[in-house]
Amino acid sequence: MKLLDIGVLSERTGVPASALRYYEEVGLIAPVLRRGLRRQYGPETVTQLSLIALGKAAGFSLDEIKGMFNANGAPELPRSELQQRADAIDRQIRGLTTLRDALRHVAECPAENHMACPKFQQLLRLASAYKRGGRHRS
Amino acid sequence: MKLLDIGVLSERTGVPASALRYYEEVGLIAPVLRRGLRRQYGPETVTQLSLIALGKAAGFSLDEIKGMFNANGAPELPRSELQQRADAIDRQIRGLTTLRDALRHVAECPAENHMACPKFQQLLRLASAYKRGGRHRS
DNA sequence: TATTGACCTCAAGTTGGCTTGAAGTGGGAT
DNA sequence: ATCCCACTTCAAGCCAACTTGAGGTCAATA
Repeated sequence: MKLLDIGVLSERTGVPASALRYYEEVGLIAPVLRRGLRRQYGPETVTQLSLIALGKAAGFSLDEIKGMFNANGAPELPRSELQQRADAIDRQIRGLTTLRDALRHVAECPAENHMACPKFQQLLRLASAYKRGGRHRS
Repeated sequence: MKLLDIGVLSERTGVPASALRYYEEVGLIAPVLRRGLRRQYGPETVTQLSLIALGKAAGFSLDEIKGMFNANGAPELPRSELQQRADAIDRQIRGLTTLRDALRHVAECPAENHMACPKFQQLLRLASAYKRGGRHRS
């Protein structure tokens, strides 16, 4: 039975031990047991942390991530809610695609004033159309 | 010449006036002039704010966004740097795609233990493969 | 001319997500 | 048996990105 000390888990995932303790405090992960005072983690925690990293990169708060997959990888939310979050991510992907294209454009277009460039204008219309894939605090 | 009062700009973009002043403080936007003490914004600020919203949704800090398009829509960074940021966004899009699929999976899969489900395992391998599209504080 | 109300500044407060520091604990190699 | 050192707790501190509040300005309407 291969259990991981917090230091090993930290090194293996790149997440600082202090952050791991914090994640536990907010209910995102949990050690399978304690040896003395020391937390012993199961190997599945490594994959949980990948998911958490992904959720963070997507701009979700730790609380929201908790709703998607809790300490067992099972969601705390109803299916419909999860589908809505998936849809929100889809919208965000479209927004990011526009942003990426806009960025590549300003990197390549020789025009000195991008605001005047027709291609950029086109991208801006898409940007405005995007309007809030809006996950945020509240 | 159609200038916008901060209240109008705020209402039109959904960004609170306090946030607009803050954006100015950090150098993201600027009024074209002041009438008395009051800021008067040009209409292009509306599109700038769309771009800013997009960048925020992508997880960029205000400082990073400033590097992409400054108050004139022109970048403060060299092309190569912008291309790298575009590439980072591409990686993030792939990560988000995986997250979305994982989410849809847990919403649909009847298995009680997702960690055991082969399809989920497959998604997790992708999640681990993603490993840091890593934009973050310094 | 007086009042209104949207604007202004500046300082302080808030929230999320951690990090840092001080002081203590305990498993395992010597 | 002792020492080390990675671990522990708990409180406080920190940063970004704003928000809130107190007190002030001023253009336009009544």
